[in-house]
Amino acid sequence: MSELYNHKVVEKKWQKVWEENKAFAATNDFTKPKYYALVEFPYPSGQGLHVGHPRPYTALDIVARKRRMQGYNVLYPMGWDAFGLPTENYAIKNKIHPKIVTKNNVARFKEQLQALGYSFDWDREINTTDPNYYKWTQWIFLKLFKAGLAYKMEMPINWCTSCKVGLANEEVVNGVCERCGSEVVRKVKSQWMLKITEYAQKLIDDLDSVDYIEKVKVSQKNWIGRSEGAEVDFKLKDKDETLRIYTTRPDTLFGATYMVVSPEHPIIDKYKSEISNWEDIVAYREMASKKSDFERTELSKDKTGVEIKGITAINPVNGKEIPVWISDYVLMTYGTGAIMAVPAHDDRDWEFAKKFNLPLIQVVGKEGESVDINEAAFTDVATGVLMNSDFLNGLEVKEAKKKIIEFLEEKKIGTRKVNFKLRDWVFSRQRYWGEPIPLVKCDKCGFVPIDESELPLELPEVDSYMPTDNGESPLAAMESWVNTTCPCCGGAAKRETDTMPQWAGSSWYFLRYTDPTNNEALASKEALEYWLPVDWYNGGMEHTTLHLLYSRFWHKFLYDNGIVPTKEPYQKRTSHGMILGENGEKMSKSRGNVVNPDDIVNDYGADTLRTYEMFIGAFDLSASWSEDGVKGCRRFLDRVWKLQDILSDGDEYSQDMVTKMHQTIKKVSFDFENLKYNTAIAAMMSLINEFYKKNSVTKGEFKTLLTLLNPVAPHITEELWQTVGYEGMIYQTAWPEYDEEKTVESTIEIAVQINGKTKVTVQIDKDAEKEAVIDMAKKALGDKLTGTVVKEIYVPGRIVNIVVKN
RNA sequence: GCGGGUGUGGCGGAACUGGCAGACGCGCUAGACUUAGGAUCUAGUGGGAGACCGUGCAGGUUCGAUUCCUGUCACCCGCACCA
Repeated sequence: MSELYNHKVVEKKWQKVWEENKAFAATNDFTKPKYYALVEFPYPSGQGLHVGHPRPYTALDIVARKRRMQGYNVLYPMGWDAFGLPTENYAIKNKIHPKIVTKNNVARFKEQLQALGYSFDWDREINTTDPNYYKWTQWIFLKLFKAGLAYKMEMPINWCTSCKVGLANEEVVNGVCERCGSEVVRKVKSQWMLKITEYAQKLIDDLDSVDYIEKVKVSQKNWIGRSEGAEVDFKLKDKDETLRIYTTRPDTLFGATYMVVSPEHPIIDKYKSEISNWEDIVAYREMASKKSDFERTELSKDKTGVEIKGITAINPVNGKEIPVWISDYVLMTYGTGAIMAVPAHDDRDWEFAKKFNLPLIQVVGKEGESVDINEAAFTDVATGVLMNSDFLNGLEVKEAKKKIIEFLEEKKIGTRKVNFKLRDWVFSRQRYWGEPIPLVKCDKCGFVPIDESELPLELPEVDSYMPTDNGESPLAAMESWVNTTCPCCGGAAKRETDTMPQWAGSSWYFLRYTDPTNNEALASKEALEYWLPVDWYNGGMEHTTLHLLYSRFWHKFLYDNGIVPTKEPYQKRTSHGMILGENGEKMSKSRGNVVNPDDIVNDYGADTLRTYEMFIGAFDLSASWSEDGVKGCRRFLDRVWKLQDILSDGDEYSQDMVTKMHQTIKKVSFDFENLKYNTAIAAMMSLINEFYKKNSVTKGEFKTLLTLLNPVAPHITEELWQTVGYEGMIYQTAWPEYDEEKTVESTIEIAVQINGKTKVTVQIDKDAEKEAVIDMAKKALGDKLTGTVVKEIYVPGRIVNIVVKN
């Protein structure tokens, strides 16, 4: 009898061997075929690893290990996205330097990850807070700055009242701070911005060239929010001024009955003296500006607004005079901050018009049907046909759009225009624990980049990391650091004291892994040429419109500047589902349903945890934790372990197992590539059930099983490999091959149906002819077959269906 | 409101380009071995006594539908006055 499976001994033993042998280090042999597998590097929080982390890590570890067995030079790296608010807040509270906090958290995370037996190449470990790393983050920023893609601007930002920091739109969730849940208000601040909008079109177009799961592509496209329409100039009555609007429905121009400008629109101040109800306007603007974005959207779907008395616009196509209103349903940040309102064909305008009793003019109808625009706006572009619109009458919407734009362009009163919802990226934070922005402000020269040779511009030691109430970064209080000389004119100047957001370091980290210690460049040309693009990148859906989009933007910028060789950073992107608590709710301390991975590793072993997390369900869907499920996976590994007791000689597969073996290899190989880890494991479970049914497994069969299972459960398989005495180490073994022909049994069982309902089954030869099969089927049916046979269907290898009529 | 997703036994979940629904695991039942078993092993396990009925619901296409089509309901996740 074999000894009992002791996961603690086995796992420690092999982790040590792998580490000593640098078993999973990617080589610099650039002639070998490469494979770059990537998982999102974690933020090393004080809580340590969560059971959610191992799910994607194990999935790609399986892929990485399999690829190595298939002969690839594999890069599967890990690092730390370590700048960020929780660390800083913890540092403030406990009066420990964030550097120390980070160091401790990283040590803990690393230990936990190593205990799980991942085949990460730890020689390439990176840390975004390491000056040797953020030197290059700053370097990229300077490139962006020099290219005119970084600019500073006074703008209303999302201000978290608790973190005392500006947030990107992406970081505001339901009107509250994504991190701390506190209220977010609008505050005007001068902020560094990155012109991601410059890349909006490319970010959409190039999605066609990559293999991302569909929902990621769709969300990115929606987030970027491209729309096609026209800008049209409306002349203001008795003034030498036009008001420009943006519309996606220029075909409805004849139906415009009023206009609306956003409360911040400059036209209002410009004609202040001519506005007779100025006080009402001011009051309205004040009310609107006090609302946070949250209130402006969620809480006040009810339209509000005030007519601007004293300004009248003229519809350029029919000369009609129409009033101009001010309302916060029009946003200054999109389009031109002004719209033409066509209440008959736009839901929002309709609602507004109803509330303020503004006229409706129907200009689109339906062929042969009447449409009541007093009931609701008619917005169907697919079936709409123009009416009451002069030269557009009778045209379908699509045609009418084309024609009106031609008309507007010819008359020089409008033009075709594409707009995006995407806004520029608010890039500065008034915080300590981030990369310093390497710029100097000189009264004479403006913002001047520091010389590249000065990089990295390191974070200075400060007395307090506390954010300040006036919104300045803690760095601003460091006079000795702030005061410097201008790199341009040599005069007295001050450093920029804002730091970069957490997304900076993660926007290019995958490049650094290819050459993590390079001091001359962010990575060598050769390394980038060889390793890029990342072949498979897995990460959370929550990063689709943040990290994933930001890093694609940076990468495209670097590509345009000849620094990286590929247009896109990631060839393939997949996403994992969340792991929920036993009760089906999100794991959280307050719900008391948190599972600590350390406990699972301790009680059942890393291999069990890995197997379980892969077996838990479809990889891309969320799944609830189940301790019983964990036990089941442990039982499976125990049964694999005990196969050594029924091991028989023979390097071949035994006669009756050939088909099953080949089927299993095929299934596992396929499933590992297609995120179907759960069914791959099920197939292996089913295989060992066969062994136990026969009470025997040959050495050849066992060897194949161990190899297939190795990527999932690397420790136990390595141990068994050694115990049985197979050659070398299992991780260096070749991935098993299968023979397609041998995956099919010579005799197969097929179902026999009458009118589509299964009655009996028969055994047939896999190559049997239709007539023979039908004959057998009829015989097997016996007296169950009554009535007249109308049709006989045989789907080879599948089914016989006899259609009868009674 | 818009976009995406999911509905299958007691539970987690399987099912190739339409072809024996419920693989695999959990749980449960019975038995074996045991001083004992919350260990292990063996057998059984969608419902119904049955012909039959069963994949959210209602239709449709088909010899045949979890799979395709039309409509509808529920839940989950994004986005949200983007003109």
